[in-house]
Amino acid sequence: MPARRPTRADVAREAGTSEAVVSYVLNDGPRPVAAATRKKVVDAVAKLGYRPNRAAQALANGRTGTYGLVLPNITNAFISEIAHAIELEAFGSEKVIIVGDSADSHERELKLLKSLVAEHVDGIIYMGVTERLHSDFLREAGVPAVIFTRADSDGVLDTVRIDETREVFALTRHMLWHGYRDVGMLTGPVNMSNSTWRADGWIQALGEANIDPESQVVGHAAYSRGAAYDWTLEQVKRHRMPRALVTGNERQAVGVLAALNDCGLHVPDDVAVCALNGTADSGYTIPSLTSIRQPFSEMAREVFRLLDTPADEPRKAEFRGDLVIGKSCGCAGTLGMDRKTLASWGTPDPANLDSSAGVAPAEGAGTSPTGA
Amino acid sequence: MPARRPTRADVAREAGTSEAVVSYVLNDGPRPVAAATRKKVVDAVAKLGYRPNRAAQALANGRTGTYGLVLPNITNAFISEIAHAIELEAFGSEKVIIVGDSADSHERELKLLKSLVAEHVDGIIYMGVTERLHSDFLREAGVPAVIFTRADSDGVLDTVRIDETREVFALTRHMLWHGYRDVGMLTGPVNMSNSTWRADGWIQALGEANIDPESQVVGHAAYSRGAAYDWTLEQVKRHRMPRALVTGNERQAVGVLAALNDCGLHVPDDVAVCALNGTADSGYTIPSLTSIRQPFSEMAREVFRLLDTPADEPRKAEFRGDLVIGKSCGCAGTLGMDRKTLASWGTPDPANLDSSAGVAPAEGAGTSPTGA
DNA sequence: CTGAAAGCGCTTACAG
DNA sequence: CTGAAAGCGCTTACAG
Repeated sequence: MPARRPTRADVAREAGTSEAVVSYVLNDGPRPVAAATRKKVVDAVAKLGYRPNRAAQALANGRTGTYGLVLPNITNAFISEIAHAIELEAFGSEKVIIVGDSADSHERELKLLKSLVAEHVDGIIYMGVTERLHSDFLREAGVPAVIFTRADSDGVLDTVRIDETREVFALTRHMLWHGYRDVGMLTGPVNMSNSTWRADGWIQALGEANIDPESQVVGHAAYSRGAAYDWTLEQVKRHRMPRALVTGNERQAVGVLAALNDCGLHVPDDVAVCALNGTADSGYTIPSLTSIRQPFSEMAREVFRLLDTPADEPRKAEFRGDLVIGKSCGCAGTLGMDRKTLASWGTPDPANLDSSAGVAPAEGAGTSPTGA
Repeated sequence: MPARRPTRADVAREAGTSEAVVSYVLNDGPRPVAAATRKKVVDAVAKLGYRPNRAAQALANGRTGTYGLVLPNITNAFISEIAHAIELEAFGSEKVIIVGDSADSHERELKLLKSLVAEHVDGIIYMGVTERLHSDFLREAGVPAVIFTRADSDGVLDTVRIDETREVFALTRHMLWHGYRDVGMLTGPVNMSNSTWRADGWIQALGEANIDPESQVVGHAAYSRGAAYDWTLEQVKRHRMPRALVTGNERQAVGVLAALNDCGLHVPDDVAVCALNGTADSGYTIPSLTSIRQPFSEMAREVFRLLDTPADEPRKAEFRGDLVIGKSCGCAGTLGMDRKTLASWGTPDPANLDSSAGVAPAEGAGTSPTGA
């Protein structure tokens, strides 16, 4: 029996009260309700299996309880982990997430944004395909929006992110701690500012170790496996592959590992590798990948806090990444984490989603294994 | 100026017509509108940047234009590729997707389903955490729903999937074509029916080649990297690793590759590997992975066709997988695809999302490279 | 503490 | 071809 779904009127009839009282009970206000009346309503709701029509609620009170999540491409592991964290956080507070996958298209992204505005979402979580964000559009639309894991070049929207320079600095420091003196960097395309920010961290760490960055290899390539693969092949062919390499993201690292393997080079013995923005996949690369991970669960919590408490001035929430040790950097034995630990690192247990903060492993800060 | 968003009344005023006419123009019906009037409305809409409030539309006509997508865990590459395909297909027809990530929890899954029903979605695309689906709940709720890439044990809902037995048969046949006579299978947990269905394909292929399945290795493990890793370690330790191995999914294959590497074994020279349900990630494993891929784009199209044309009897749409050749099976040179081709295989170009069908590479069906 | 009533922004018969 | 009006299922002042 595909019976019509019960409405508030049905509940009122069943409970023998008015429709207003049903709302007062369900919303816990704005008027008080006698305990006895409340019980009648609660029972009627249970009996009929009533759930308020969200479209009607949205129309009546202006809030939809729905949020938009716009991402460049959900098939990227880094990005699907973001979607996962946002989903988990939203679920806890009865929020609904509409996901928009831009499929790496800047104009598609704008269409998605427009559609979300028409949908009257309560907020938008936005990770752009490129650095050119549609901030003005969002600003004018008047929707609360926060930029996730990226900077807002226009400086008009809230951002939740890490300090990429600082994190690459920590990552490079770890490579130097291993004793490598020939540490190169593969960062993003020359025309992107975050390529520069990431390279800056590497430069600072080299500087601290009295190594001239000018004497080291710096590469620029798209943040993709394919581009990093090509770049690596080229470096090997020209005998320009450094002893250790810091990459701009996990996808680049995966491309580097594949290329080195195809060239018959061994990681970490011939070339040590590490990356910014690792994911659970880092646990099962060959060898497992040392990387900086972002604390997505906590960041997701902050996102909704910002979205639900609009402010006049754009706010910038900054988080610290965590260095998660695999074998690709040269760490081994007890220092490097085993594959399963690495893969599940930071993953909240769905059983208790409230206390989901992962424990950061200590950064091996003792003496260097290779001297120096 | 966070100006109030324009409503239909604003458009009517601006165009100098009634509100009804505005709707007639926007919806292309149900009443005809004179060309001149139409133009005035269209201009007013453009000038004000008007977009209908979807909550109001949903309340008035009963349809939300919103669909729910419930998935076990979006961080799994196979699953994020599904989400991607569904997103692309929905975008083309102005549909909005609410994503629910069950985070591998069966009860969380039910809560998500309930929330989608309250949301009055026009349809639900459902991939369960386990084989026990909440089909009865969906049936009673009266929401159109289709089970994606899985069977419906209760047989009451539409399904869109591949024939797993048939696909593993093709995959195993490819391994036999290579000349391997010692071909094992790692499938899912013993208590899952799809573990059996997958193993059946392997059994049939061996039978066709006059090899007794009883004489070969069959393993059961969770469809995860970690479980497959452990299983492989155990097999190697007990000197029970077969010359060639067919795995139940890509995650298992990744775990197998990692374990073999950690044991100092080489793929494909020591052990050849292939998997059902590969993804773009197969292009960058070490070595690249030979796998069967599912035609998600076409399957997504069928999903919406079913959702939008409800029927009394449950329908079963079945698709063919595609064998995509990497190096892990032993194919090399021109037979094995290069990493980038493998990774981008079947990926629709966002520029022309309408004609997005990938071209299936021919299955190398000639004579075997190793004789036999 | 309870209820009759206006209003949210649309769709769509129905009358002109 | 055009428009006044009822109704979708809620929220929330306002009056009792």
